[in-house]
Amino acid sequence: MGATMKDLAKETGLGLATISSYFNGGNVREKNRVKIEKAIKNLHYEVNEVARSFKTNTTRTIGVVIPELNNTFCAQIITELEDVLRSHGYATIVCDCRTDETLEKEAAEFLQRRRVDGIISMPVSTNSRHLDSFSRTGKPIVLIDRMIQGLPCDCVLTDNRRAAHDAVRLLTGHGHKRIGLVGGPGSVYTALERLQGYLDALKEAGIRPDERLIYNGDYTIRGGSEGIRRLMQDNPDMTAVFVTNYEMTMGAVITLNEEGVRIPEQISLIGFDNPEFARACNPSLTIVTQPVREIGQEAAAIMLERLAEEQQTEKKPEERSIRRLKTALVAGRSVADINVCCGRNMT
Amino acid sequence: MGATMKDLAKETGLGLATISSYFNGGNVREKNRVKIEKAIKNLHYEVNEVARSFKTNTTRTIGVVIPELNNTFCAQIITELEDVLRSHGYATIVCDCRTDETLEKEAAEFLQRRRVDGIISMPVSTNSRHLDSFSRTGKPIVLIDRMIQGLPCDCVLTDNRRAAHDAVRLLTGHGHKRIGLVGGPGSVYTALERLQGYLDALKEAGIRPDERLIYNGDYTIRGGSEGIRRLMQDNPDMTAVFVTNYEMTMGAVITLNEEGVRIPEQISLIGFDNPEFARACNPSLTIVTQPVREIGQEAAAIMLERLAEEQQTEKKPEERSIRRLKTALVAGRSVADINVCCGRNMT
DNA sequence: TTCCGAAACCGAAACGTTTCAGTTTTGTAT
DNA sequence: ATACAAAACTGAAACGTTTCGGTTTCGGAA
Repeated sequence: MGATMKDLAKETGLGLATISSYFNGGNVREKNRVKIEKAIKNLHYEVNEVARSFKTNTTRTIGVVIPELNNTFCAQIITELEDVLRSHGYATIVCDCRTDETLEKEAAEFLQRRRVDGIISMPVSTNSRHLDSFSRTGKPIVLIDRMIQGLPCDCVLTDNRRAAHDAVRLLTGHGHKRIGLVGGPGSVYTALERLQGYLDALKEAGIRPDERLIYNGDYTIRGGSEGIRRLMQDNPDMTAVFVTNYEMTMGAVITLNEEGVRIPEQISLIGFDNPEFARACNPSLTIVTQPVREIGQEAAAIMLERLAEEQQTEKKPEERSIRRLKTALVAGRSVADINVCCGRNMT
Repeated sequence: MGATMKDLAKETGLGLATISSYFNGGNVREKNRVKIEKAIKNLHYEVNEVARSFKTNTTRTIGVVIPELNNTFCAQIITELEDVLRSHGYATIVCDCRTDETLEKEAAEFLQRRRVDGIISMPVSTNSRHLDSFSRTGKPIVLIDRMIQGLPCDCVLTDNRRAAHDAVRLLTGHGHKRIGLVGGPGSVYTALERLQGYLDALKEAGIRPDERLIYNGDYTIRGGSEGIRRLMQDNPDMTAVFVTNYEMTMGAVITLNEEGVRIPEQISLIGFDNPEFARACNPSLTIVTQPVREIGQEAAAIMLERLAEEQQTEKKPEERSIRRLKTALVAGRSVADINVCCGRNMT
């Protein structure tokens, strides 16, 4: 069916190399250029990118491995990534590994077999096993959101520790002492950072941390629901809570709603990530927001830069870069002063 | 660098064809099988999928074109698609066309050049221009959520008309007469269907439709905000409103919140799509939900089936199938009886 | 007109698989 | 032991592009 460059050559009477040169920005005499273009039209020729990839050993394809496409944070980042990459001619193969380390490793191998030119990964776990093999190919890897010890590659992170610190400081500043944390899985880099920021703020306020006030969730809606329920049950004296991602924030709000707990009169709450959701809540939520767009754009930009470097002869690979982006604390109406807070009467 | 099958052949003393046969499930004697496997280990051999694609003229890759990855409805569907497809060895290239017809066409061409084996599209507009060229290749196309007149291919849809009808009937059933509609763009298939369902319900209740009660939004948060604001301004007597996708529902809730309009005392509301969001709202929302997971799984299944068909010699291609999935109406607390509704005092 | 360097052109080889048509080996029945 | 069909194996050709040297053509200077 489809015409090939050979057909173009025959049709135009030109050599194969000339046709190729035409498609790769080489110099072609004007009259030949029009001849070629006419032939393309006639034969409905279309470049075969597969053959090209095969020959050049580059696929102009980037693999992206993420824990959950359903997670808006991830989805938004991918939106940006894909946008930037495609506008530079790169395709994006997305692999959702469902927060599963085994699937994550399989995804990386899958991408490697398909010879992607680079991998952008939001890693599920703290070790680098799933990327070791790919990293040996020398092709670039960019990590987003979470760092991995011992894997020397570029990272785009947000300053989670400071973000959590700022958030919890707002609570202590309002006089809260019994502050709950709905945190993430202990195995996740960002979760540890956010926990650390929480502890920083408590320390700063001279409050001794209490294990019973810390719940390790799983970054899902259900996890958030369960987390806040447990915290309230175990701590009748808790007056504020900090929830550390969007899905769990939503879960917490659902539970509070359904249990009829009033925000912020009975409990102050600071959430995470989704400013529109925060505004849609009643009362609106005070939240930490991350610069999602920038994360995606930055990661894509770094990836493209690395790929360009490789092209250049003997350009020494730059030092690995670690970009750490700033978060913001967006004020809503979900935080009240301690002496406005009238507490709860739970079972 | 990377070893090839030729290297394996040399290392094992076997023929190239035997190695190939090994990788393609052909019969190989046990002792040779172990020899090959040892060689794979030694040489760190890895199948070159690009070369394979080149030779076989199939990429085991599916292109997915959607209007907005940021739209949770889309993101959820893609999650399912990708899951099913990858578990069958297919890669998924996602193209977010930002609800732009030009970008949509470019995306389709991009995918065609890359020789994807099929395209799954949630089309932005009602004509088939962007898919005509691909469809000429004879490779399968599956449309999701929106149909296109004159493009004979499989579709997976939801019964939007009935869904809207049911929702609005709930409102008329509660005695509402002045019911607003925050609808989608006039160019979008689902939007028209939902509008039709709205009109059906009004007719059924003997209510004459009023242009001023119909707002054509753009399926974004901002559009929903603007829509409800306009409707309230233009219709002081409006007592209920039906919002026809998740993003606009969120936008509407934000505006109602920020304007201090109470749901359902001042206005009854029925939203769309995201049951978790509906529960997180205060009061919880009554909404129409679509079977997102099924849509994705169904679309992927149909695609895989078509691809399998092609393999088989002379298997007559089945009739195009149009699957229409059922929606559900999930009750919340955002709809009140007309005589509970005390109306608004707007400027 | 002649000459020259530069620009444009050219064919052939190569990339790593699959597949074809043919050859050898195997196991079994005689 | 022999014959035979089936199973297992084989090398070579082919897929559509890029790239390497080498050849032709061009346009301007002398």
